Amino acid sequence: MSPTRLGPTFFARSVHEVAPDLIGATFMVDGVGGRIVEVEAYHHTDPAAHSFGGQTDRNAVMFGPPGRVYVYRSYGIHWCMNFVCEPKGSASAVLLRAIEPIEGLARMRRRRGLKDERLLCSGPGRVCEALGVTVAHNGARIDRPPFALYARDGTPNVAAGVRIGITKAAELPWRYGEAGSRFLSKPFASR
DNA sequence: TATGAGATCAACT
DNA sequence: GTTGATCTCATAC
Repeated sequence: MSPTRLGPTFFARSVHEVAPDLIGATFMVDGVGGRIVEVEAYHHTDPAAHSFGGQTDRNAVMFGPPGRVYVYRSYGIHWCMNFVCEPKGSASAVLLRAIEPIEGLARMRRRRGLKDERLLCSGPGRVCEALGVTVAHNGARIDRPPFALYARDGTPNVAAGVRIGITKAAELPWRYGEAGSRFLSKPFASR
């Protein structure tokens, strides 16, 4: 049987429902990808969100319909990708931070210039490099080629923690991931 | 293992 | 002119 394909309906909910639900889902770009193990939620009322200060040329996609891809340049070097959530105009999104590489390992290694499977996609900039995502994909639909997103099978152990690399609203526990995965950009604090 | 600098661009002050 | 949703490499313990 074929797995459920996720599209705009899945994303037309609160980022805080979508983000944990994405853990364990399978994300593919042109046949290359794997299992999502780490994301972060950015809500439009959140000072750390790009949309917090209102719409600009860069963040315009965040203000559009859910189920689209928002790509931006980070630190002048890397690309980072988000999935737009909630009804159009709410300008909230989920940042894709890490996946467990499953399909297209050879292409990921070539793009990244690395052998270590663990470092291929363990961070937002790394994911984009490994999957070949650039600003050319900004605004694209998640449910149309080259993208494909499939609902998870089973129930992963989802952990939450504080987000990484931000200074505003740094205390909000809006980072979600699969507890214990080897492919996280950083482990979750255990209790 | 841990810390620090450099790369490089767009938004913002 | 400064900062940032980052990553890599170099140098120091």
